[in-house]
Amino acid sequence: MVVEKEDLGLSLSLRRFPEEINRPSSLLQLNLMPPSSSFSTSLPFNAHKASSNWIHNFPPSLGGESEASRVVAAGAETRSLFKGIDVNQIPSSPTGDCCEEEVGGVSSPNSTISSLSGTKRNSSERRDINNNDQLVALNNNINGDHEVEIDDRTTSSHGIISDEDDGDGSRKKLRLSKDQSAVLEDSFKEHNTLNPKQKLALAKRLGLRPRQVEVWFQNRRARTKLKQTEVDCEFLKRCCENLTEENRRLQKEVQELRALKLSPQFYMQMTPPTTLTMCPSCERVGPPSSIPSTTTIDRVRSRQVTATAHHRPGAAAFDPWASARPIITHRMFDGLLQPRS
DNA sequence: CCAGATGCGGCATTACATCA
DNA sequence: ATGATGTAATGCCGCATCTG
Repeated sequence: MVVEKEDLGLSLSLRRFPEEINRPSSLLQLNLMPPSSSFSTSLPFNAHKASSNWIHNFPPSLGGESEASRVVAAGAETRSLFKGIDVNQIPSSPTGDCCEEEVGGVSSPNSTISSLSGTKRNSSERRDINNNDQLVALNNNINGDHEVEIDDRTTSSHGIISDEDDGDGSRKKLRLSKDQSAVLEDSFKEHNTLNPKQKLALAKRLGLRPRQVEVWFQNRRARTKLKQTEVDCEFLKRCCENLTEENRRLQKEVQELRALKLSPQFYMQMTPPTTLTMCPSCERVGPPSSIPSTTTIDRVRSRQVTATAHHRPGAAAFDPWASARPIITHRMFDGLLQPRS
């Protein structure tokens, strides 16, 4: 697998904790988001529509012209694998027929058409039919001239459908070659869903069944989402830790205050505020915020300030989410804020 | 307008290949 | 040999769209 885990296309920026928060370099950034702005693993979207806007641009340029290709870290390395692959050239079938014309005439080795009783088929069976697995036969026959370099050590197990894979009903797992994975990965970076034409073209290019391409994209989306979920969980975990810490601190403070309350000197030591300020919003009165807060008692005074300071811009009220909130959370809603094109 | 068919993606799960 | 891991593949479901 040429694609590393870190190359899943997700992005994350996690702020570190309060002691580091003021340092500009304290942003912990993980690149876990796909470059496509229309993509959000946290938000379901109509992939039919989402994929339709690149139909005219498909196949994605593998020569480095596309914007998305430039931004991916592994792009250069990946693209180098595609030398000699003419994405616009459809491999010619031995029969010279177009794939669409093949659809009706050739049966898929894995197709269950012949076993159907005429009642409603399950989705997989429908896909086998609808996704033109009949093209498989075509692709099976073009192994000799497909353009992706195949590791000859395991050619039959690298996604190229060979005759021995057919018909026995066994669930042979085909390992995609590095080049095939790279091409799929690059396509995924362009868009994470495929329309039928794109799927067919990609399948034909790679010598795979359309169903295999479809499954690869499905699994790839699942991996991306899983990665995003892990990121979200990490974020929530940090929030929980912050809240726990704040709760512990407040509990301790309450204990201190209760202990002081028992002492009559507590009230004697409290100096009345010289000036009172009133919040224009809630009209609460509080002491001036310039009082230095070092002791617990001082914090008692200043807490009133904090309680009213939330109405003033720049108020430093406690925000348990702030120190753990990754920038990713903003991007998670990009799909809601940006109209889909 | 409506019911059924179709096509697709999401999701959970299985099964297999690979590796330490 | 074996368990862990990664991932291709399967089955089912929901939703949107098409069609008669």
